[in-house]
Amino acid sequence: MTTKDKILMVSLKLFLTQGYDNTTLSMIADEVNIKKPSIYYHFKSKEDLLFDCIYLILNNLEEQIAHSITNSVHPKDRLASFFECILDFNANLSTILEYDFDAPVNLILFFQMSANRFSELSDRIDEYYKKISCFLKEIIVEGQQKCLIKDTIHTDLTIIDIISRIEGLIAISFVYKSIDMNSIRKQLYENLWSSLSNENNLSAKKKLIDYSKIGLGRKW
Amino acid sequence: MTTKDKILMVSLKLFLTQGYDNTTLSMIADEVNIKKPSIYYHFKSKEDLLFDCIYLILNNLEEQIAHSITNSVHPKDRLASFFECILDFNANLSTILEYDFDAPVNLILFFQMSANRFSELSDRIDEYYKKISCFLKEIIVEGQQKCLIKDTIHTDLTIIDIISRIEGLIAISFVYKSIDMNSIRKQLYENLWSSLSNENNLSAKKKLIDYSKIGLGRKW
DNA sequence: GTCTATACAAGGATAGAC
DNA sequence: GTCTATCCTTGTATAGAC
Repeated sequence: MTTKDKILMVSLKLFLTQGYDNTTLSMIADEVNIKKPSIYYHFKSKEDLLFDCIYLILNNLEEQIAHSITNSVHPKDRLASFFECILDFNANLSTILEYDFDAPVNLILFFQMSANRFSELSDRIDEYYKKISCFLKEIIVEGQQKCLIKDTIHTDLTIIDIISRIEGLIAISFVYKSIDMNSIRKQLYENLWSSLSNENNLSAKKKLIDYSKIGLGRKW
Repeated sequence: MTTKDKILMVSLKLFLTQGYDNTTLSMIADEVNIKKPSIYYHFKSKEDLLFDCIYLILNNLEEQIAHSITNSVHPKDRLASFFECILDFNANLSTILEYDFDAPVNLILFFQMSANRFSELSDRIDEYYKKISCFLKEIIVEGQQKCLIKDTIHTDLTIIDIISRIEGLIAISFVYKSIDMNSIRKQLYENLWSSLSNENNLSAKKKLIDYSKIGLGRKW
């Protein structure tokens, strides 16, 4: 890994865990094991560094989502892949960065803060949302053509509903460390799917869920 | 309004719209029309100011939620009040603060950033989530007793589902300025209710929704 | 490409007059 | 209770040697 890449990875980690303003170039330099001014050889400013971080992460995320949904065929599986992919990406960011750390990460917080501060980033983030909205639209339309998804749903509204559920989950899991996200997300996805699906609710009821396996934190 | 209150309100507004780190005491002083050192007569530090802002907003929010759900009787209405109350509180914060401004606000972002930075605030925010979880639990249990809500749902999981949907919506509406939240939230609430409700889906289908009235942003 | 040294600005905070 | 003046620290950024 080149120095430039190291700087980028460390910055991303710090921006994500401590926030942009609260991260200083000294902290970055220390963790990369270089001196502060060396950063300026690779990046022209701290802002520049943030921009590159956002581009890096969004490009990767978009790519992974696109890849994950083409791996599945059945609309239900494709939607599940979409759902899982974003949650996984967020949960596994520390290992993705090749800089394992155990601090909780919240992509949404990072995107929102960046979009709110820099209009250039706001545009890029908007683009991301447009892109994932298209993915969802495709899946929904295909599901409707195959009579798996209700015709009565309003597509655009459903898209917002799906995205907001995913983002809400990420936000919540960031605050509630005691929630074992892995054990509940499958069920939450099933709930989502059954609200879209044409399947008879009776058959859904037959699949009895073993709630004893759902290891919610004691807080609840 | 006393000077102390003014400082608190202006700070809250700036923290919410620009972020804590990006807000300086000079900015606050300017907007209150006092000099920077005067702030220190009322608050011992910038951190102190943030803490008071969080307490103020959470106390208010909790009070409003508690009030709104006791105003309704039917579990469906109570849940609707809960849903509406949090969204309204977020949307109307600018007027609540008696300092009208048009910048978008995202309470969740503010809470998460604060909780991530200061453990004392993290505790208070946790308390808030526990409290609203209790409210929801009451409503759900009551709904089940009256046979309005399915017995098959998993209460704790449903609570997370509901909270994350609301928080996700706030997050999304912060990024997508072109979404007309007011026109879609009713429908999103109906979706939520029908996923919990014992009502026959057929009767739900009969209520045809006039989608032409749902003024989604052109972005979608 | 990385370093030392340093400039420059701005932020939080205090002292003490009025 | 509010002000002026000022301190101190830290942050971003640059100049220029190696």
